[in-house]
Amino acid sequence: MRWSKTLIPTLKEDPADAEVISHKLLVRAGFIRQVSRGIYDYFPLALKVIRKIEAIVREEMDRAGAQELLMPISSPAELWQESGRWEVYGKELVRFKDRHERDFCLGPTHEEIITDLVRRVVRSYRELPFNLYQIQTKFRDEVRPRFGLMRGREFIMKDAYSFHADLDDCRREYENMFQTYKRIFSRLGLKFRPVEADTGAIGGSLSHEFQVLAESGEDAIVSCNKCNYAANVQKAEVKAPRPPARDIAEASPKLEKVATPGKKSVAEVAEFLRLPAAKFIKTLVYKTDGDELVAALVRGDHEINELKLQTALGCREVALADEAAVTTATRLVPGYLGPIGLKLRMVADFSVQGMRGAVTGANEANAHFIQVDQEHDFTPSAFADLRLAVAGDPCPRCEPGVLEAYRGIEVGQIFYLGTKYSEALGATYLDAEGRERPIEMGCYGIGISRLVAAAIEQNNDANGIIWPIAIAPFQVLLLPINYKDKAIQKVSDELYQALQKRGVEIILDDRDERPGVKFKDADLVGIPLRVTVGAKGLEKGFIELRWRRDGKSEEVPIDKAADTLATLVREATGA
RNA sequence: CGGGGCGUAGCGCAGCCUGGUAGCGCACACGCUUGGGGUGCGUGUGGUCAGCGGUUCAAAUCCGCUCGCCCCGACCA
Repeated sequence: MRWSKTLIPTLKEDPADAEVISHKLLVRAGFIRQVSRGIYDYFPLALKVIRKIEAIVREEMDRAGAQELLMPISSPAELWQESGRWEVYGKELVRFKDRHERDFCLGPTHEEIITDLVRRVVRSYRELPFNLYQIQTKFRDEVRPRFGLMRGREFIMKDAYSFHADLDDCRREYENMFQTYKRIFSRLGLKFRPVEADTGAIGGSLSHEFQVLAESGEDAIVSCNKCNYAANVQKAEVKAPRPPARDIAEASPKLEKVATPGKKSVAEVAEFLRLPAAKFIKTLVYKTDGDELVAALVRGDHEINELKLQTALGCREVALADEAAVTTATRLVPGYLGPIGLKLRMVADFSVQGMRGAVTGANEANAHFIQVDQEHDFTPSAFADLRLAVAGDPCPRCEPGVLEAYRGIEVGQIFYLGTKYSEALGATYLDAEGRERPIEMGCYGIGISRLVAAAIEQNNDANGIIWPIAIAPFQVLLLPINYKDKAIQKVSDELYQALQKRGVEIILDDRDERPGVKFKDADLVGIPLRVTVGAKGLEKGFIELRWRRDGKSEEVPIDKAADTLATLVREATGA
């Protein structure tokens, strides 16, 4: 490819609307432009990267025994009504009517469509199992799209769905996909980590996310420094601590009420009373999907994990109650709430169990209790794991291990789905005994376009992108210092053709630009290997070869250049 | 949806407070110059000042409404 014939609109300055590095660089280096919020044009270079990622994903999915198909991007409301998600999904699901006033939506994911497909085709256990996947544009009307390709509304995704006669076989495929995903992300050249994940709105009971490690990641993850336990903090378990031992003979200091005028938050009261946050018990009032108000108690220095609270309460949804609801129920504004004398169902985090000398709200304005003794002063209806895991927590799986915290970009997730969709849509098969049974399902996603951003978040420097060679738009950039110079042009053109003949993916910067401009663009666009052809080198019969990643360079005789480069590329791509 | 910010040439920005001929840098075109890290000089092209409405002799500037975009929060396979 010739640079002069390729649309690569590079920019000298960062775009004003970009925040994260991958977004800035993708726009600056001429890969993408925004069309509307969360919706982008993919320019030729970006499409090349996407195609390369897709190719690796296809190869590995096919190798794992999955089959590619393609489903429609729009689907009729009826399928979504059958699964119940037409109501549940909310505004994220973009809906529209056709000319006959029939309801449709754009697919944010395809469980319904594929389950419908399968129920119309599969009759017998003999036809199972199989795994179907597609690579396709999805649309989700995200509340807040952001960070360029990291969280778009329209994005490219590989989604796979597997179908099985029984749970064991589904588990086998889950493991198969787990290993496949590890191969895929390794081949892409990314540092990643599989972590245990919450199953979210999609349902199911077993799930892993594949997280590309990056500071700018939206997800917080923790992992053990001793064993291989790793989890999204949404999911990460916190080991129940042993309640502190106590001397029965020892008399409890007496509960005491103190004035805390105007001090509401833990931080404010802690400063006012000169006590550490860990001595506090936070009382948070939540509203359940059953419209019940419930109090959740966690230690002052901990954050509540609403998913765990849901599990502990056995409900599908919880939301912090608004002030009005709290006031109506307790005659108080939040800030002075406490468990003592509170007339609500209370659940407490394990860490609250047996706390002594604690501080809580006094359930009256401008006052708190100190010297609270949990065992003596109040009894929650249950103790449970309610808080977010943090760095430093003991590992829930091994003894000496301690959790460390990272940030990650979720680029893949695998789920065991069970029979949620097959039962809702009636996707069944006849087993060997002739009994009708719902099909067991798994589902496996990879965010293709998000991977483009994730790769850059992990591979960049002050000058621009540094593509892993496996997904670089080109493997080699040929940079003639002055393409108008006949001698330079001749050597460049011959090398260009020789490399193409050897199967090297190459772009020739044949523009009539100053060398500085070309070097800057070369760094910005991030092609792994740069070959410079200039008058100085030609005099000695050499070209210069330079790696984008570490800046290491060497001089290569012109007549050996094509073979040397082809070999280097082959080695670097592991081919 | 709540809070904050922004919208002026292709890009990045000033001008707005205090109303009076729309500016700067980059990019672009042309000429000369230069040719191993965004050359230098000169000449030039390009603007419904987001849109609609209002105030005024006069609006990029003041007021109202609408739209778009960004950030934080709530939310999220």
